[in-house]
Amino acid sequence: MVDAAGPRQDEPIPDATVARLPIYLRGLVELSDDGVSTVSSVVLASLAGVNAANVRKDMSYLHAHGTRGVGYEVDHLIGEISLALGGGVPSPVVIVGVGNLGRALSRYDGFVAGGFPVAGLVDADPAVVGRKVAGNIVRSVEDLADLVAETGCTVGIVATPAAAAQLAVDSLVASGVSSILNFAPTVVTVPDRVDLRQVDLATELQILGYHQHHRAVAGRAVAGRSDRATG
Amino acid sequence: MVDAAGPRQDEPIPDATVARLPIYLRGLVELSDDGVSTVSSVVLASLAGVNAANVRKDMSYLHAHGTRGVGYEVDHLIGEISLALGGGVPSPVVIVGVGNLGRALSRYDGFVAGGFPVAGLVDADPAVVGRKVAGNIVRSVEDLADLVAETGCTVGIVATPAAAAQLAVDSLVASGVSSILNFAPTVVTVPDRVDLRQVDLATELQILGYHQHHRAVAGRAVAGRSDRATG
DNA sequence: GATGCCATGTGAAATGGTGCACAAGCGCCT
DNA sequence: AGGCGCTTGTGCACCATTTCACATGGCATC
Repeated sequence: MVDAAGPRQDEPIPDATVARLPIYLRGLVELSDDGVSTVSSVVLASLAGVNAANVRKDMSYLHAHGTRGVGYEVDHLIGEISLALGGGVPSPVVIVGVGNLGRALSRYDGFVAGGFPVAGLVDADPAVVGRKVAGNIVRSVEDLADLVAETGCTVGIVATPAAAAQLAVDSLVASGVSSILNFAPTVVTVPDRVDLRQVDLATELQILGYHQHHRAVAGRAVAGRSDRATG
Repeated sequence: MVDAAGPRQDEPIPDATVARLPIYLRGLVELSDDGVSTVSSVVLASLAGVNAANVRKDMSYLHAHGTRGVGYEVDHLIGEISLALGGGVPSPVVIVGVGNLGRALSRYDGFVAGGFPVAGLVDADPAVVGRKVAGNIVRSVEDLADLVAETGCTVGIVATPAAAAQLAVDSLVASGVSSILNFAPTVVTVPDRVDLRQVDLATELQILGYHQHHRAVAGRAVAGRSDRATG
């Protein structure tokens, strides 16, 4: 039970907090670029679009203490959050599926800025293999394991059609990737040791569609009813 | 406790349920294509990757009742869910920002399949305006209000750089769009009457990065500890 | 027609997250 | 040195969601 060995990095941080950390980080980097050295929870909250108490509680999970009456030190917070989000070490990613979405993702500069440089592209279509996209030669999906081994990728992005997604995921898992971001509009399964996140573009629109429809129906019934804006 | 006035469409459906409806719908359509006519909550749950009791409770919110001992009628569920998700009426969308991501989104066939055809593209860059992308002529962002009025768009997709996102959002709101999907990596604000959802690609990777880092640290401390796979 | 099986529908507990409200603490100003 | 104002850190209550457990009820078989 004794924790005399300094701050404990292995305490669990709530998922909801983790999801907000990148947002905080973006705001903090912007502040730092503007030469701001300290920030209050109220300001950071408005930058991130959340409640100030929420910010303070989130920071307490990180053991990132501020100074009462003053606020938090911007650079210190940047360090703490970066550390929590992967230790500040860049994790190269491999993209499976070089279609419309895969090409766009391979050119997306937000990835490299966030510490996730694209280390390789693979596709199952022989017509695409060998072509150069965003500075990377597309390799065959059969070379996936080699590519992962060569580049030390630990993160895989699936941008294949839905029908090929589970196969792509299985290949990534077999290649030793431990985190997968799936853009294919289908439910895929992974072993427990692999972390999976789903980004479903059409689904997002359908959720918006529900609210729109519901607002119209409710508006016809009771006028002036408003809904939460943030999703 | 029977309401004799028919099913009430204006009862609130929990956000968490709404977010699952498109997933259910996909699975159900697939079942229907395979000629399956009834489905149990257990099967639908495995298709959607959720708990069976969760499925049943979700369906009860929709007033989509099944038959005890048998299950739910697939086609009936498809109808109910489609109805809840916007009444089955297609909502054309306008995409602001025709960069890497905007082009990929404009060609993404999942949108039209989900009932969200791309009705127009706009960009602030004069070099892009006038070019034809995915069958649509890119128009100036100054024409946004006209375009929205002409096409009856109610949904806007923001795929601009972060710096231009708030401006794009404001333009969309001023044009009368009531739902916005923002892909720009920045926090934007909208009036209460507008529904906003945020899709942040780099953030998703950073969240994966946290779990990866955390798993590594925890693995060094206690071996064999496993984490939830789904995010 | 009765009986057994099976799946729904739901009350209730457990879980996870949010936000209020306030005590504690730090720095500045007098 | 003392007081004041500002901000952090957090206990607590509330809310949303998930999950279990089980009563309810339909269908098929005998």
